[in-house]
Amino acid sequence: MSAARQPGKSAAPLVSERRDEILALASKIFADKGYASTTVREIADAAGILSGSLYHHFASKEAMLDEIMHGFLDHIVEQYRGTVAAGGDPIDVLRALIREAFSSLGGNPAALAVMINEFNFLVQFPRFAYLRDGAEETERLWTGVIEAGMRTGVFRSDIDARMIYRFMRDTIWISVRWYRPEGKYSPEEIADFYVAMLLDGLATGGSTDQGVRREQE
Amino acid sequence: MSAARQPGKSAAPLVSERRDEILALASKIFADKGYASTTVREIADAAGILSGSLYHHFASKEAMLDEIMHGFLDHIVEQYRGTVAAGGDPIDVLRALIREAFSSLGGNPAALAVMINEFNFLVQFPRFAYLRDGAEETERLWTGVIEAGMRTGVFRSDIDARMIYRFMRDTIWISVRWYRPEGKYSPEEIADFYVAMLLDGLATGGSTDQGVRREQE
DNA sequence: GACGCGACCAAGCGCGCGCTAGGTTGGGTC
DNA sequence: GACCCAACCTAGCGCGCGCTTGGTCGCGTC
Repeated sequence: MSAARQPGKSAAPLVSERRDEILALASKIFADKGYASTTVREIADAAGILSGSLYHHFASKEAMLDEIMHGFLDHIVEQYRGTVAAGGDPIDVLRALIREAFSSLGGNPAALAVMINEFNFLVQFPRFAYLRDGAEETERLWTGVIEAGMRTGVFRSDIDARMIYRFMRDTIWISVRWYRPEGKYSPEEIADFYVAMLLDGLATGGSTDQGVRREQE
Repeated sequence: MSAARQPGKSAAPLVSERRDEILALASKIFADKGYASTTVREIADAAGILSGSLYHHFASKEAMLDEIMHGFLDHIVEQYRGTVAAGGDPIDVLRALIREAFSSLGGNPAALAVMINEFNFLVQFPRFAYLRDGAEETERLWTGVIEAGMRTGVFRSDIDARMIYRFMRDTIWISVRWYRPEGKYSPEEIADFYVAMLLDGLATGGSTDQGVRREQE
């Protein structure tokens, strides 16, 4: 029961091209069918091996998911940190954050899809508690930029900053459900459309009421 | 093998209070854990009966899901149809559609959650092909309103109407993942915040560039 | 040419799943 | 009091799941 001394003794070698290949295949299947509906036999089939052979590379099906989530989250949070730390006009910082978020579409859409599809379910398990930490740090970073813009007056301040963040986050990330690489627009173009709509709104004239109406229906 | 003549012979009576009760319980569990991760034993436990007894009310686990989805979709599409048919200023029609969509949060959040969580996976199966029909009709209705507004000039027309629709649809529906009935804002208030942000934008001044910038980064 | 090792195969175990078939109960009806 | 029927129980079947164990193969090293 004591831990083995040999570094390579475990059934899960930590680096390997083949390993990355299998993980990419698993991401795609998890994204398409959902984690629970995916069988290890399907993953093995896609990789051209038998299901048991997967366990040479990974300790469990859950470990594959864990690695996908960790990889995605660590990378994107790191990006957000850098962008916010660089500072600048809140409008420009927010624009940069939005572009980074959308660029996940081009980079690793399968991992992004798995993240948004499975987040709510997984976050309740101790093993995946780090998902909550990452989500909270992201929320702090983005909300901080929005609030900074409210203070300097470039953003309207009659709407809750956290709600604005949620609207943005959801709109951006869930676009992975309809985005197609072969489609009409690139992630960068979609990001610019979104920024344009977010900042200046859909309406053209001053015909709509500024400020939120709070009366009951 | 010939069809039984008696109307109540089938294992699935079509109306029953108990049936509705069980279906509501199933919706909640499906929403929390995902359809695939939910077992019939869990549903039965929640209802205080044994798993086999579920099959007195429903033909299968899939049939429960089917009924939840159909009930939700039929109702909401019917609403959209009526609102669009009533006509009016595109801004007002769009506002009404958005409020109706958000009001699903208060009405049947579990069914809404199941819908957005399972849609992409289920739509590929013949049994759930009607989901695509409902989604397409909804898209036609909403997009039609947006395009009408573009023609009359109340909406900006430099962004693809279908993309605007997608941004809106996903943002509204996925709010079920963070909306809490006991929270700070009601679905109606959230809807008004969203409409305000959507129509007039987040920026206060004329400092941002109107129109979409298309240069590469 | 013996050895180590990463990659995979062969075979199958045990568990929990969706679902089934027949039986029991208790309130309602005539 | 005989009958009906919705609601639920009892008991368990068969399948496919994640995962395990021991073995095979081929390449690189000395």
